[in-house]
Amino acid sequence: MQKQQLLTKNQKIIFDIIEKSPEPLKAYTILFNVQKKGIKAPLQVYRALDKLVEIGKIHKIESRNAFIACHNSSCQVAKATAFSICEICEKVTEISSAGLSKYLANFKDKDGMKYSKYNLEFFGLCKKCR
Amino acid sequence: MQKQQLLTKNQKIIFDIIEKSPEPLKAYTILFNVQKKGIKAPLQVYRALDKLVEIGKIHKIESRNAFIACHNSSCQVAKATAFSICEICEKVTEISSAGLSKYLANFKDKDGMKYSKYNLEFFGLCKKCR
DNA sequence: AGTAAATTGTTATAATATAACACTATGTAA
DNA sequence: TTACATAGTGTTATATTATAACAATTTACT
Ligand SMILES: [Zn+2]
Ligand SMILES: [Zn+2]
Ligand SMILES: [Zn+2]
Ligand SMILES: [Zn+2]
Repeated sequence: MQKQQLLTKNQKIIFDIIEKSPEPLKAYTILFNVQKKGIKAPLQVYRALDKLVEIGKIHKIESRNAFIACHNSSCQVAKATAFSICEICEKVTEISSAGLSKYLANFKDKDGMKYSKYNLEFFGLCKKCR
Repeated sequence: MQKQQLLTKNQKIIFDIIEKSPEPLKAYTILFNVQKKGIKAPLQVYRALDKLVEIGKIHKIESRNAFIACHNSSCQVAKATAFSICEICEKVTEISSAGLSKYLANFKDKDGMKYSKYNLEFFGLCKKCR
């Protein structure tokens, strides 16, 4: 499984902080929190983020410019992602639904074209916020 | 139909340029192109964009930070959007599929929660780029 | 050891987006 | 008509997000 590939020092530092966070983290929040570990510049963060996204260990929540660790072993290396986002408390949850992924993976547009890669973000209110 | 609501001067200027564009436009590209019409500051553009998104005349392509006019009369005021994006030529097309919207509008997560609002972006290669 | 590929460190800068405040236009209702 | 509320505008400054460019270092593989 590709996700167990070794991470470099910076990648590990960045990944750890994202994985421990209960909420999506923004790049500069991460930067602020890892400066004591010797990571000083935005680029060091962004490069690690890019790589972590590429190998599917984290995902970018596009509508929030924030990053969340993948907790879904069936994620096909960041190629097919779905999230629910609470518009009040900003809680983000990765959706892992076989039905949904199957439906989207098989979806064909008007020209009969299929897309293997997608990102879906649902918005609403979480249980607590209703 | 909400979409026919009157636009203000700035909103009209911004909308016109987006509607005429064959490709999604970025905020500062828009700014550059409307400076001859008296719009001088980013905020004037962003405020118009916000409003136009809110009333569903345009959509934001989150993964590209760009804006496209809505050509889909069934769009429920920007609440449920789907796009296909070519990763080579960056062509973006709004998907209007009754089946897809129905599936997503009725989708329930593990907690039985339904979401009335979503944004879906498919990635792949368009016909020309394959 | 030799070499290519990936990663790092660093400085500077580009691109995207919002805060704050004073002012103006528009619609609605007394 | 005047008063009021709401939405939109113009402006300056600033915040936030992300990348360019280049030299140095590490890593994996022959
Ligand atoms: Zn995942
Ligand atoms: Zn919530
Ligand atoms: Zn639309
Ligand atoms: Zn293409």
